[in-house]
Amino acid sequence: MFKKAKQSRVFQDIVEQIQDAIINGKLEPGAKLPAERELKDMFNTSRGTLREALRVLEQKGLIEIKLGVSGGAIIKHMDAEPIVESLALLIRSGEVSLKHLSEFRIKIEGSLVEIAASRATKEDIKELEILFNKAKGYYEKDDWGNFLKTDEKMHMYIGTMTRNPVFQFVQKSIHDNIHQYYEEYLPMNKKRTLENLTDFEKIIKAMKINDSQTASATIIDHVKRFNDKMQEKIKLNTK
Amino acid sequence: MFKKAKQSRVFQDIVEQIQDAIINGKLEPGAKLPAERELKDMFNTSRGTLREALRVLEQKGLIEIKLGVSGGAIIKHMDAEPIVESLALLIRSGEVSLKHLSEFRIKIEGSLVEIAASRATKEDIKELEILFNKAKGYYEKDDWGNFLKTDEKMHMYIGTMTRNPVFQFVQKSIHDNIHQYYEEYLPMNKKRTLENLTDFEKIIKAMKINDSQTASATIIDHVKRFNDKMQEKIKLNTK
DNA sequence: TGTGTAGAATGGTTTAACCATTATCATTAT
DNA sequence: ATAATGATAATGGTTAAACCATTCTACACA
Repeated sequence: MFKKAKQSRVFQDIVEQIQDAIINGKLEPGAKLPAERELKDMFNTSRGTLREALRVLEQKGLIEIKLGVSGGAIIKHMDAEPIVESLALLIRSGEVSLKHLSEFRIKIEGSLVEIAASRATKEDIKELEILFNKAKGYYEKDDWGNFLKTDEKMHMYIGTMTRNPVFQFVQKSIHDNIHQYYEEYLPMNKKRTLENLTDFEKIIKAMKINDSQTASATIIDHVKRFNDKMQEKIKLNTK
Repeated sequence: MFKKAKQSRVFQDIVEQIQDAIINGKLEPGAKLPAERELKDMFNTSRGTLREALRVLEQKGLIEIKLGVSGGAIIKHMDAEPIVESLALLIRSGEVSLKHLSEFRIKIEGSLVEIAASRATKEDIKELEILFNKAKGYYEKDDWGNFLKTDEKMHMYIGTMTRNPVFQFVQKSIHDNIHQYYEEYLPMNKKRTLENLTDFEKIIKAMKINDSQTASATIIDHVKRFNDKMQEKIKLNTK
């Protein structure tokens, strides 16, 4: 019948007030909060309590704190970073394995490419081709590290093409967290790298004619091959 | 060439030490940290600084703090709550709209049901049928609120059936956040509610014979219909 | 004109005290 | 004996005042 009376903590009230001001646009990204010693008076509290509130806001990714004179709390642009970090925690704790993450990635990236292909503009294609040629260059120079980075950039750019921030956030969360496995488990392999390049060529070609089915099917193969490589390596390592 | 020298804050060091202990399993869920006045001595710091560290850990969803004697910081089970909250922030700030969320949900839930169907056990089917009959009961009693709750439970249970925590976390994040729109934008409609029930009947039947394609296609229709209803209502409201 | 240094503003930390909440245990009334 | 009542102590929550560390700014000086 009744809701449990929420127990009030002063710092929580401060967090909510500042958070609401940010959400309502009263505080825009880039704006600077007053100094701690001023804020403490505005909220009629102590500096310690105020600082606990700032810690929470910082952890939520809403503010960033700089040191020194003219330092202070600055309103940040909201992004996927807190989600990336939370997911990283779940992975590190063993609740989520590479297998889980890969299975999810295959599904999500298939959908994502399908949408991206259906919304691709000429500028998008041009951007993808620039990235593709960069990747090709790194492939020819056997620069595995930069090849991987560019490959990832293509994946992220396809996320942008969906024009849907949810897909972009999820794409970033997955890639940031799967990236840690790359160096350890993804050995350079010229033949397979070429296959990956060919995949992207196919995807771009499909996007040009809005063939979202082919684009989607190709990326799914692409991601599967990537993950299979890693899984193989993991099995070898644990044998 | 160099990484920016991270500036050290005492409370960050405390956060990392405790977080690592949790991740490594040295501190298991349910365990209680020593009292603040003891911890402060163990870390050789002040209570204020220690409390800032506890605020961060609390915000990360790693600990829960209870009041009074025999209170203190208790290690929590990790769950999707921090992700749910971060996504909620992105939605409330307007970075993510209902349309964005729905588009994502349709894709993810299609994949999720496909996997769930391929892994369904007899016990899973039984559990779904129990929920289905509950929903049917609420439908017949015109209990719209409980019907929605049960509908959501079915969606969440299908997430469990994937045996993949990533899908479960995402499913929870989406549903918790889309739920706030239900009351406002989902009017009771006997005919359409029946359609939804029929959908679940089809899905369960398909799962029984491991027909993941039909199950997936059906849930996609189901979710689309749900969202279309809401979108219609939103359009009417904003006219 | 450039360079270095002193000052001041700001966040980071410490200390010590008091307040508020709650489990526990002793006291008391029935 | 048992149940209500109240005192006690442990714990988190808050406050205050001081000092430290970092960094921007302005001024003096070469």
